[in-house]
Amino acid sequence: MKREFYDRPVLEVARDLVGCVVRHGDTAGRIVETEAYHQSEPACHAYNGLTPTRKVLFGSPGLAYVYRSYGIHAMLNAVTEPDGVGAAALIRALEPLDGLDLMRERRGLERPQDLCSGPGKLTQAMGIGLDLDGSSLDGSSLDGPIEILPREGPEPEIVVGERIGITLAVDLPWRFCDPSSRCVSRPWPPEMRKPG
DNA sequence: TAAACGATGCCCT
DNA sequence: GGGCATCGTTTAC
Repeated sequence: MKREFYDRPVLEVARDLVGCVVRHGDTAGRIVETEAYHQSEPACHAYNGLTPTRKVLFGSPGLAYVYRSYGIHAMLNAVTEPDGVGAAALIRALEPLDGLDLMRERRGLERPQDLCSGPGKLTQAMGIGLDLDGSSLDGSSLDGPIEILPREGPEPEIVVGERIGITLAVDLPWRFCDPSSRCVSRPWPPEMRKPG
């Protein structure tokens, strides 16, 4: 999608990314879960200012911000908001569409719901590494290695909840997911579960 | 130079 | 649903 899609408030972009399709190489998947991060809140990497590894986060909307988590995993984010503002939407889970056998090979697992049901899982399944940090998602370059395509059909059902795996600003309801998918990293936010 | 800390995943109940 | 392995980056001496 074009730069204008990403040049908006990160909450809008994160929500609108649910249902869109990520394509890289021979693999593709439909986004079923995202989270928003913004420099105004302490869970965001941009909160404490700029460092070399976080530089892209402050860059142009439509760039891929890829960083290493827990020393091991690569996390894929879409940089949002105007140039200079540190904000990004984390892609947390995909429903595999294309290249499932390649994903199985990379992940060492068979079941479709185990291939991309987490932010570290999906980058491993699609072969997305730190070398793609700063690459373009807006389709402006033909050699752009990662492409995000608009969703087809009606807007998916979207539930909102608190973000996962953080210790700061835990109360912000900045997680968006499609509860009808079995590929979300957790079925749906606990507060959305029906009692009994 | 050393130590603490994760925007996690996996395996086990 | 809970505990722990894992290791690059950051931050503090």
